[in-house]
Amino acid sequence: MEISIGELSRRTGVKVPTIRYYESIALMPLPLRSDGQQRRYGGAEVSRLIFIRHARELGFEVDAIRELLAMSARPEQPCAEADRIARRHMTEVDRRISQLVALRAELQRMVDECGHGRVGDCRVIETLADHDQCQHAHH
Amino acid sequence: MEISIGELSRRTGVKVPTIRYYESIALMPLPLRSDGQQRRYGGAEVSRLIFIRHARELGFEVDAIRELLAMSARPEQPCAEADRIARRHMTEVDRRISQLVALRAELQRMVDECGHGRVGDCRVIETLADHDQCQHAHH
DNA sequence: CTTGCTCCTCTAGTCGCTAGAGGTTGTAAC
DNA sequence: GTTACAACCTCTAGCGACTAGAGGAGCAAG
Repeated sequence: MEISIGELSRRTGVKVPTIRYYESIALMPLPLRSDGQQRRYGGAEVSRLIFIRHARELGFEVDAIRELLAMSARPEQPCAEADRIARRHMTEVDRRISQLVALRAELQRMVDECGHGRVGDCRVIETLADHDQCQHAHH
Repeated sequence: MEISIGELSRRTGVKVPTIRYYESIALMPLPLRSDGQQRRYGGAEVSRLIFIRHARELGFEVDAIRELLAMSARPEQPCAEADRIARRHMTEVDRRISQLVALRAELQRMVDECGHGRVGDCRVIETLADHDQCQHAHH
């Protein structure tokens, strides 16, 4: 099986320039080339790129994906490391969720309190301007 | 009241280079200068920067903050616009929350099913590699 | 008047792409 | 066999929202 970069893109849902970008940062390996220097891929690349896309959708950073890919290449190793990466990531996700839930509540309040008055009375502005009235999540 | 950029930074929790960056993109106005060309700020700048920081923490983009600041400068206008911005943002926040909650569940599952064996049996790796088993949020 | 922190400007780097210019290859129809 | 045209190539630059560093000047305390 020899497919072009466009076909690889179609099969994985990763855009063509993004694939080339992944190659440039060595997240994807240097592919074979046709006589006319066009990239040619096989099944291994399809799998690898699906793995990458999936991990990116889950919010893993490229460095974390590199680690995960390195691990999957050595299946005899214990997987504690993969577990650690996933756990670290989950902690971060929890933090983001709680921040967003707090934010959501505040936006709701802002919209609720913004009757049909004028900006002078509008809580959207006030809520954001007032430092003391709204103490919430700091990073 | 005449304060330095460092003092402004301390009072607002916004880093010094970030304040200068905000000035460069005209989110903060050009400040007064000391004889030696150092920036000098007053109370208005403190309020404005707290407003900006707060809005950034809430996830508003700089352009949205610019809109909100423009509105607050014209308090005779109706606040329908501010309301519209807040609503638009809330929809986006809802979307992000539900994505993250789904992601959190999947990470939990990955970690749970990783039996601390070898990578070959690790669900973290498998889950990422398997295209069909995990069909979730696409942007 | 010297020490040493804060301030200045400027440039370049970060992350993860995305867009465009300007040229070449592959393929299908004629 | 040629022609048309999509898909490919490399290269550079841009996005948002900062962050880091170099190299120098200002300022307040002792």
